[in-house]
Amino acid sequence: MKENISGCSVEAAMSLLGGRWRLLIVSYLLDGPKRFNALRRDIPNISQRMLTLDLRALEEAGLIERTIYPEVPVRVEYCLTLDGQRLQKIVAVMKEFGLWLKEQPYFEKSMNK
Amino acid sequence: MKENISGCSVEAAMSLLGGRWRLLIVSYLLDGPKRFNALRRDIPNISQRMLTLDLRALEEAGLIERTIYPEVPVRVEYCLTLDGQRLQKIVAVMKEFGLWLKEQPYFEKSMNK
DNA sequence: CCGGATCCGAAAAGATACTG
DNA sequence: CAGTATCTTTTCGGATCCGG
Repeated sequence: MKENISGCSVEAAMSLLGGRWRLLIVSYLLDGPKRFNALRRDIPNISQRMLTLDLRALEEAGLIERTIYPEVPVRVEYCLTLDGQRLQKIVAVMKEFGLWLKEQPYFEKSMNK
Repeated sequence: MKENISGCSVEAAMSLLGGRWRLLIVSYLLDGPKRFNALRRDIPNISQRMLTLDLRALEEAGLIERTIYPEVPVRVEYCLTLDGQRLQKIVAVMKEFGLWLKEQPYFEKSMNK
């Protein structure tokens, strides 16, 4: 038991989506189903390990679906579930804020460290 | 240089806000200025250390402002800047999602571990 | 090759005792 | 009161290995 998260819904949401990569993964899946390595290319800085872990967490939460096509070589596709598409709005406002943020002098500085 | 964050604005936003507590802190500051220990009470699970660190990061990003009143005992107040109030929309959609999330069977399970 | 799993050192988060 | 210093614990990234 991770204590009383129930107190605040923002905390509940951030516990699931708060990582550095999770919303980013979702944002790329909004375009449609993607394979594991396609996501890796979309997110060059993520490690294989974290991509696996975050995909699993999102899957466990019912936000994305994992489909294995037993071809050779194997193909694994990830896509948003209907529930996962609820995140569209979050991604949209986050993107909007990010665009603004990248214009700020703070951002320039934060890149150099 | 943390590499090419410039590629995606969602990534930029999540680098700043993606932590578990930061948006939560912001959400409480939307109500108005608050003191350090008031925020601690609002967010019972956060450690002193992380509250300090996250407040500093948000301050450095220009989203919140720290004001010291040299009384005895000293009083330190945090409030959102105008820029910080841009986060209102993000908090709102995150809260909405969190409310939904807390209704899901997944959430119940995720609490027990 | 693709999609991982595993192991390890590094970094971040957490607990908490202490201080101006 | 509002932190800092210090120590412990957890998480993360990178390299490597593996089954199909």
